[in-house]
Amino acid sequence: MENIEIVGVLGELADLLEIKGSNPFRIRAYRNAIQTINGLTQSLEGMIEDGEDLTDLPAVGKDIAGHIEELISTGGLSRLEEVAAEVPRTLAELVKLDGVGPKKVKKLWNELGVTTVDQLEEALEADRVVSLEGFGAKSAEKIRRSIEDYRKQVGRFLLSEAEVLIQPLLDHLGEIDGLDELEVAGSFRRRRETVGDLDLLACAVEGSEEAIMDRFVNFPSVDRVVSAGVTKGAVVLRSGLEVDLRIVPRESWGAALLYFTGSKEHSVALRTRAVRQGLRVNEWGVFRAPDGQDDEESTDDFGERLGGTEEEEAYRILGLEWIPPVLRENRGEIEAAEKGSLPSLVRLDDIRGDLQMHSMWSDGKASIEEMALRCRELGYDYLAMTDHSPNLAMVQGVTAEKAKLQWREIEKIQGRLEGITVFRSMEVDILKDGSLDMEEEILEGLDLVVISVHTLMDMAKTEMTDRVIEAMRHPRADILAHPTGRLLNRREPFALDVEAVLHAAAEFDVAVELNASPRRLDLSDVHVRRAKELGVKVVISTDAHEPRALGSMRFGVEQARRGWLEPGDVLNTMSVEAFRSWLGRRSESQA
DNA sequence: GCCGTTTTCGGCCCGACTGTTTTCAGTCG
Repeated sequence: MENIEIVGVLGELADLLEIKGSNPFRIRAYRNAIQTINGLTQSLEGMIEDGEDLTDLPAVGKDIAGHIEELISTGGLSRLEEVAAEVPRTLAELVKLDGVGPKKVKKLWNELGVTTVDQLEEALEADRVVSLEGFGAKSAEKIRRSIEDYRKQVGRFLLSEAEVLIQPLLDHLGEIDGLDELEVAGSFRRRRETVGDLDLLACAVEGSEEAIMDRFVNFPSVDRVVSAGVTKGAVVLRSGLEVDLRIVPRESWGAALLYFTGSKEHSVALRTRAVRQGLRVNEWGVFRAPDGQDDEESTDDFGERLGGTEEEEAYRILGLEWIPPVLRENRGEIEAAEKGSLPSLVRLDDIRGDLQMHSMWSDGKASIEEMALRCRELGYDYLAMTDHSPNLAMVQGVTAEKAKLQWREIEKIQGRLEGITVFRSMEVDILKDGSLDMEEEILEGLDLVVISVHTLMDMAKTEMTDRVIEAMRHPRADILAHPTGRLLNRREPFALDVEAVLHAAAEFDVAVELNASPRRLDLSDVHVRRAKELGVKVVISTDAHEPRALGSMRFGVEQARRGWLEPGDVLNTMSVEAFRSWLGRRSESQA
């Protein structure tokens, strides 16, 4: 059983316990364990097979370890069955509606017998919700809208989409006086592959808060205003993207940025750590907790203010190095910052070449030369032209005959282009049995062989894993491209034992791709981190089908940074000479 | 349910806003 499935079951259990009204700390304990599992780079099933003690994991104790073992050995969880006998499982879905939490779900269920979103909608239409104690006309209307959004928005927004949607609002706000700083915090700043809503943080000259909030809610693309207080407001844009705005004073800028960048798990861990040091961290600053606050009115008094004007200062007071936002997931970065051992993350300008792209020889929109010129403009030293092999009929791939013609063209272009090396390559399909869709003679003649799955994506996991590993075993295979085949918000990754594939990559000295297309970002952050742990080289490639798409490299680099990669972990940070010698690695080791 | 420089019990992050209240519960991040 996959970690993600275990997380799903534990999450459902936590939701149901919450509706049931269990001890909130017990519920938090489940959520903490889920957070730990989400950050794991290995499978729990594998850890149990290796005889590891799951209670060594943070936030996993005897009970939850027992739940995990039961899930893996039986596929079910008796504790969930018990709770589900008391609380209908469909209620877990209702708490996902905006503005509806466990307490309201409980009330809707107890008083109206509502257990599903459909039933809630019926109850709303029959005006049975408005008359409930604690509900009113406004909350009924809000729930109605939430149901609409829930039905409309299947997935979250891609990071690249969110960038495009937020920029006009940033420009709109940027024109106002009294605005000192403006930054998008939250998962956007952490560069997560998708974002739910956007958290805008503004620093205002005192007295100008109202004007800023006013301009915010009057942005032309605002579809509706969710809330608008003095320092906090929220709107939904016509695109369906929700944007929250917080306005903070100058002296709180760093603390607020830290707090609203999150992740929630990172913030909680920081605060917990602060409490142990007798400190208190909130969005206003870092404070020395006042003594003897066991009685009444210490609530308004945070204690002596130590700082928080800048993020660096807040971290420093806590005894930590500044932690880049991409690492703030509570996956070991706080411990690393304490020891001064944060990774020196790879940067966009470390990238020396792009190793997957397409031209008009298959399904690309531009010529080889146009692609090469753009790569040179981007400052690269080399590129690999990786048109498709013929198995993908719809793209009119490159046959053995066409390959030789293409090599001749590359030679010609290379003759008149200085400052960039074009490697002969191909994105070769992995066929059903794990063989490669190209004649050996051609594979021998290529500088670089990229392999990937494009067909039969619904194979069972063991067959798919065997298929991919068989292909990696081929002595000409260099890079496994978009290993899980996922398309964000559109297609789930196909069933694949990524751990086994990464071990095979280490064994056969095959690199794995982090596809930089913002729709793919495949492998994911957690998987590339695992690759690094196993000593597997990662390649960040754009898979561009036109010159402009070569600019997506930055999304891949950001994802790599989220996976803790340093320049040395990334194959295409190598100089062209070093990369050539990597390409010859197998013949060298045989010699 | 988890955890421990407060160590096997008694804590566990915390402030803003809304709506329905008449002093505050619920939700969110």
